[in-house]
Amino acid sequence: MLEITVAKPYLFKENIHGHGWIALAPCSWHDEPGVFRRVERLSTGKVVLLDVTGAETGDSVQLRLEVQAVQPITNAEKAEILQSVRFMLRLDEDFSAFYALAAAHPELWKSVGRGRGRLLRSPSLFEDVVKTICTTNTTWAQTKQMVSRIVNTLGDPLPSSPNLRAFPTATQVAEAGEGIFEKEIRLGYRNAYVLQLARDIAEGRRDLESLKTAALPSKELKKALKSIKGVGDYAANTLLMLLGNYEALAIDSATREFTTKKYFNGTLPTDKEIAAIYEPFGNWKYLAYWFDMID
DNA sequence: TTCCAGGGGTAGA
DNA sequence: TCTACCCATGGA
Repeated sequence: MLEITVAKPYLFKENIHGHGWIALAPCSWHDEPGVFRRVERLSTGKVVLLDVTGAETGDSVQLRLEVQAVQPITNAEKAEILQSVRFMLRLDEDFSAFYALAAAHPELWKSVGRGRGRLLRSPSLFEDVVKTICTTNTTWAQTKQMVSRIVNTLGDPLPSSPNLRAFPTATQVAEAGEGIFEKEIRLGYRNAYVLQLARDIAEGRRDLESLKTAALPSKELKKALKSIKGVGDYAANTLLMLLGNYEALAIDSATREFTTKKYFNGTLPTDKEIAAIYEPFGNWKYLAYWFDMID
């Protein structure tokens, strides 16, 4: 059992469900008592089942991490798990400025200031790029199916329960090849994008994970993300959000539908007109829009 | 059948 | 920078 103390304001369940990522394998949520579950492949190759629960205390929330593994977990593996959980749940991001903004705009956001905004992400950027590509030009139902097939076809199984699998590494994806993608995984034309990214990483032509800690201006970061085939403006801005940069909106069909109804009296606006709505929110535009839509 | 979904690549202007 | 056109897949 590992523990993490999180200072309030922090809403565990609401943050886990902040956007759709919780519905994508190998993550899941289980009510009663409220468990964030994930199958994780550690860098040592060991596959573990991770159950995270959150308990209210006085002025903090206590996260409890239960790790199920066949073999004992080493101290280094415990440290890796703690680091991954902190990253997935964004426990080291400072939201105080966003909460101050929310307090000044109660007409837009009702519950943000109580500790929302820490949208779930994956431990690796590779996983989040693949998942983001699987959200483009398709329905959410198909996105879930595509990601599920990637995990169940290529991911390492949990030894104690082989039907549960981890997200595959770039090397595992690269070694799969076109045939498996066309016959089993079926991402359509996205097959080639995911395979090329995986091969570029596996063969050392692209260091994707370094972008998580690169001190790049957001313009440069976006350029680096858009150099991935299959990542355009929408996907790049989604990935910037996942990296903790909320300066830009990821405008998609859902954004257009929502803003058309709320701000443009039923007439479809241009992307520039949509961006102008959230321009006043500076570095928090993405979250400003997101919680305008869902809060 | 046809359209299109939490778009993006490419060619041509 | 902007615009057609094309793209695999599967549900409506």
